[in-house]
Amino acid sequence: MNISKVAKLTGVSAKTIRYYESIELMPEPMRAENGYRDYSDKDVDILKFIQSARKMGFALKDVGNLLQLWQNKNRASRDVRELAERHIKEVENRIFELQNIRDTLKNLVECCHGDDRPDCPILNSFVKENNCGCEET
Amino acid sequence: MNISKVAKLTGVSAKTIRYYESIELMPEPMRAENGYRDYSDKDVDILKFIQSARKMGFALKDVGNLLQLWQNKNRASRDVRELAERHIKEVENRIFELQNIRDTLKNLVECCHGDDRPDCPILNSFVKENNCGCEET
DNA sequence: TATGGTCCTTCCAGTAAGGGCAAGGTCAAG
DNA sequence: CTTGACCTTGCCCTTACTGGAAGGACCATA
Repeated sequence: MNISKVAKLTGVSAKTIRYYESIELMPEPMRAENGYRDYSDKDVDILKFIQSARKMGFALKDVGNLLQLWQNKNRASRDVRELAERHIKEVENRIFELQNIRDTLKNLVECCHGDDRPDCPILNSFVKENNCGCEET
Repeated sequence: MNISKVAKLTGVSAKTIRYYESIELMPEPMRAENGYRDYSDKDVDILKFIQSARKMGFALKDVGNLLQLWQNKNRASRDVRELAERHIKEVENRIFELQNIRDTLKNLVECCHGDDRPDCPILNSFVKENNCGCEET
């Protein structure tokens, strides 16, 4: 199977597949006589695994660890779970930060006339200590 | 005012201040006789503005636009508001994605024994079509 | 057989937003 | 006079890729 077929099967671009190989996340595939990469079904499974883990927001470093665990039949599910739990915490922290940003910006946008006039509580908020310039004007 | 003082005043590291200057986000400050950067109060205000906008999650490119608007006394608050609204949408999309990830992972973690045994629905989910391996085992 | 178009290969460079480190100049204190 | 704490520039490292150039390979058609 050549690289573009694998790309279609997995949804990972050829460029990215080569990149994963270069950082040794993927094993090196066989080579056809013409030098083209020649992938097996197992390679495709590995790539699908990587892609799934990426979609769950795991960093490539974590994906590498998950891949190790996946291929180690003596793994402890505890290790996988701990990795996932750490990741969940990071995701939740990020959600929290983004929600704060969203709430603050929504307040500011509501206060902003949004017309031809220059006065703008959004810009004001970047200068002053308080977060929302609503009470003035 | 030398760079480390400005760094303390604004919470932006000296390194980052120089970086902002290099990408022309900040104007070049005066130089003292010894070649050291010498910042004015206005420079500090600009940096504080940048820092505030960064804390709201705006990309440096957007921060540049906001800075232009801030310094243009003939600006229309509409332009600022539109920029902010676009950003809010991006933030909300990101929140949504992260919530999906969190929910999926939480389900998987709940299903995982998390002990010495290798069987793990989290890993399974990365291989199979369904998102949660809960129903099996 | 020439030609064109589409694949494949490698390597180089760039992105965002800085961090780290090195080599060298400066300054103030003891 | 020396030590430590600043400052300067410059270059590489990070994450997770993407784009492009230059050069082979393969296939169909005129």
